[in-house]
Amino acid sequence: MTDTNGSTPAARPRPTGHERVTLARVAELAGVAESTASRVINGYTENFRVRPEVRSRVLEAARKLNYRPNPMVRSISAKKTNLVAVVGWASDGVNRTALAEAVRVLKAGGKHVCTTFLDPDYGGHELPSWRVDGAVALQVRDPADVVELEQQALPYVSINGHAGPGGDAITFDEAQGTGLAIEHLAALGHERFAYCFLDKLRPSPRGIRHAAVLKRQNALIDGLTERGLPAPAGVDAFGLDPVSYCRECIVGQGATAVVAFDDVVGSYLIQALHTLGRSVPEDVSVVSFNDELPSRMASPPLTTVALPAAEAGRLAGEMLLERLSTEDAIEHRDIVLPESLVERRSTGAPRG
Amino acid sequence: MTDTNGSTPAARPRPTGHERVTLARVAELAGVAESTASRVINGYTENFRVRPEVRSRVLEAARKLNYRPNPMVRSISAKKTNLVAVVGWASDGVNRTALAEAVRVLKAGGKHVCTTFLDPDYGGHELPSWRVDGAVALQVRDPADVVELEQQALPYVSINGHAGPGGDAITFDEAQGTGLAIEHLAALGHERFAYCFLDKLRPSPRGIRHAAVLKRQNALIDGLTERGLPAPAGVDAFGLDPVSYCRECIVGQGATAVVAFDDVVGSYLIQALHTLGRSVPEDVSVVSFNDELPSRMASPPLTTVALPAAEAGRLAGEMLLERLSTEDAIEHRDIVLPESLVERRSTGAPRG
DNA sequence: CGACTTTCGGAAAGTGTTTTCCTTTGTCGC
DNA sequence: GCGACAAAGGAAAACACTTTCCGAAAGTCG
Repeated sequence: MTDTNGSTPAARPRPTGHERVTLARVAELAGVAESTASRVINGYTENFRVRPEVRSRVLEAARKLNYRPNPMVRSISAKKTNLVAVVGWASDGVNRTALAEAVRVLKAGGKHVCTTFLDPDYGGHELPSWRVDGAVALQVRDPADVVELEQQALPYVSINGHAGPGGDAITFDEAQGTGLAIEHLAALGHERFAYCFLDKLRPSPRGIRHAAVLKRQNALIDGLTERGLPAPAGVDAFGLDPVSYCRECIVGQGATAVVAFDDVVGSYLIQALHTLGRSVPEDVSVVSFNDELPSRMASPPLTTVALPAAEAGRLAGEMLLERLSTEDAIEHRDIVLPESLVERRSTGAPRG
Repeated sequence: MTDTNGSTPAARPRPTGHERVTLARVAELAGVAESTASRVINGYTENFRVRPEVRSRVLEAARKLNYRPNPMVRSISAKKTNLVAVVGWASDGVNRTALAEAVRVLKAGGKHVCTTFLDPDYGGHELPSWRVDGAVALQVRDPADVVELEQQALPYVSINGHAGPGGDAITFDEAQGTGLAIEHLAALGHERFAYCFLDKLRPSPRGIRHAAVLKRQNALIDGLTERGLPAPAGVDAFGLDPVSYCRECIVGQGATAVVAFDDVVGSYLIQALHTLGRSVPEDVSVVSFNDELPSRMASPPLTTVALPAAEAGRLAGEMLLERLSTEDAIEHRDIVLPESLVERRSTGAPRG
C-alpha cells in the first residue's frame, strides 16, 4: 500500500481474480486428496466417513483460505444449476407481489432465482444464455415469448399470461372479476358506465399493453351488453390526462359509474373528479382493480376487485418446484384463480 | 419416431435435458474434430483457417441440432462469466429508471445482467452463489450489504447508496436538491414548512427506510435553521393516512409549504388537501422529489426536484464496464450528481 | 491367528469447452 | 523432383469440481 511499485515488478496486482482459491489448494493445505476435501466440504455421509480430525483440518483450511466452491463448475457435472430464471418484467404491484411470493417459495425449495430483464422493453428477447433449470414467466402476452422455453423443453410456469403445452399457466379470471364489478354497480342502479385506462400513465416503449387492459374492457362490454345496458364510454380514449378524461368521457357522456383499470388509475380519477367539482361516490362511482395500497389510501377508499396475487405466486413456485423435482413429463395445467370484490366507499347509488 | 417403444426400452423419456446436444455431437455430425467445430462456431481467425466447405458443414450441423454452447462450461476456462449481478431492489421509479439504464449500457457492453432479489425484504443477504464478474448495487444503506462484494474483490458500482473502498458510488446530492426546494419556497415568502413521508404508503418489512427519507429531512431541518426559520412540522408523523397527516401536520400546524418525500406522496397530499377543502397552491404549496410521471399527472402538476436517474444508471454501467475491462485496480470513486428544480403549478406565494 | 468386514481416503474418470501443440497435406520455388 | 513453408485440422491437455472405484489399514469374529 505504501510502496506503489515496489516488491512485485512482474506480477501485476489482479484486483479481480485474486489467484482464485480452488479445491486443490484447500486439499493441499489440509494434506488430503481433492476428493476427500470435496466430500468433507459437501458433508457427504453415504459411503463415506472421515476421522473428525481430518474433517476439521479440511474445514479449517477452507475457512482460512476463504474458499468458495465455483457453482458453475459444480453444476456442469451435476447437470443442473439450481437456477430459475424470471422472464418478463414485474411492471405493476400485482405482478410484483406474485413474483415476490414465487421467489420466496422457490428459495425455500433450495433454488436460486434471477431475473433476466427479458421484457422486450428492457433489452430484447434472448433466453438467459447461462443455463437455467426452469423459469417463471411473468405476464407473457405474446406466445412468441415462450417459444424459446418450449424449444429447450425447460419447465416453466407462466403467471398472469400465456403458456404453451410444455408449461403451466396461472391466470386471473378477469371476466368473472369484471362481472362482480358490473353486478355491484348495476345493483346500485347504475346504467351508464365508462371504462378508464389512462394510457399516458404507463408509457410502454414497445406499445404493448397489459393483457388485462383488454380483457377487462371486453368483459365489461360483454357484461353490459348481456344486461341490455349501453356500451361503456372511454374505451377508445387515448393520450388524455386524468382531468381531460373525466371531462370528456365521464361528465361529457353522463356516465355515473367508472370501471378503472387499476387502483392507481382509480386514485387519479377520484382526484381529477374532485378537481372538476364532482364528488365520489355521490356524483360518480368508481370501481378499480387489484386491491393494492393506493386503493386504501385514496379518499374515499376505493371499492376494488382484488386479485389473489400472492396465491398465484405461491402456486407458481410450488408447481415449478414440482416440475423441477421429477424427470417425468407433466402435462400442461391451466389454473384460473377467481377474483373478489372488496367494497369500500367509492361506490354508491347514482343521484336521483 | 413411428415406433414408440421399439429400439431403446430402458431409456426413459427425459423431458428435461433432452439428451443435451454437445459440441461433440455437432463435430460428429459434421465429421470434424471437436476443436475444429469449436473454432468454427466461435469464428476464430487467428492461427486458424478452414475450407469454406468444412465451415459450412459445421455451421449446418450446429443449426440442425439446435446447438447451444453451455456457458457454465465455457466460463470455467475463460475464468469469467460475463454475468453482472444486481444486488438490492429497485423499489421506486428513480431506482428502476437508473437500473434499466445501467442494464442497457451493460448489455450493450456484452454482459448479461441478472438480479438476485438481494433485498433483505426479498430473501436475505447471500451473495449470488453463481459466480459473477461484477455487480451493480442499488440503494445500499447498510455498509454490511457490500462487505461480501468487498471481500470477494468483485468490481461493483453502487447507485444511490454506499460503496466501500473497492467500489464506486453514484449518489444524488439530496442536500443541494433540498436546498433548491427551500430556496424556491422561501423566495415565495413561505416561513412555516412541513415535511411529509407517509410511511404507510410504503410498508417496509425490515423496517428500513429509503436513505433519502432521512437525507431530505435532515437537509430540510438544516436549511431552515440556517435561514432562521422554525423547524419543519410532520417529521415525526408515523402511521397516518394522507388526510390525517394534512389535518394534523399541515393545517393544524399552520404550515403553508410542504416538502413531500416524492411525487407519489405529493400527489396524495394534493388529493387529501382537496378533501379538506384546501387548495394547492393557494392555501398550501407542495414541492416533491423525483420528477416521475405522477408529478406531471397530478392536478395541479407538481413542482418537483428532479433526480438525474437515467444519467446515474448510464454512468454506473459505464464505470462498471471500465472496471470489468481492466486488470488494474481502480481506486474508489465517489460521484455526486446535482439535482434540479422543475417548477410547475403546485407552488405559489402564501396567502396574504 | 486367519478370514471377514469396516473404515478411511486416494486415484482416476467424467463433465463440455477452449486452447496449445502437433501432424498431415498441398503448393511453390528451384 | 525436392526441400521449405503455409494451410488445414486433429489429439490432447487444461479448467475446477464430483463421483465412482478401489486399496490399504484397522477392527471383529470364530
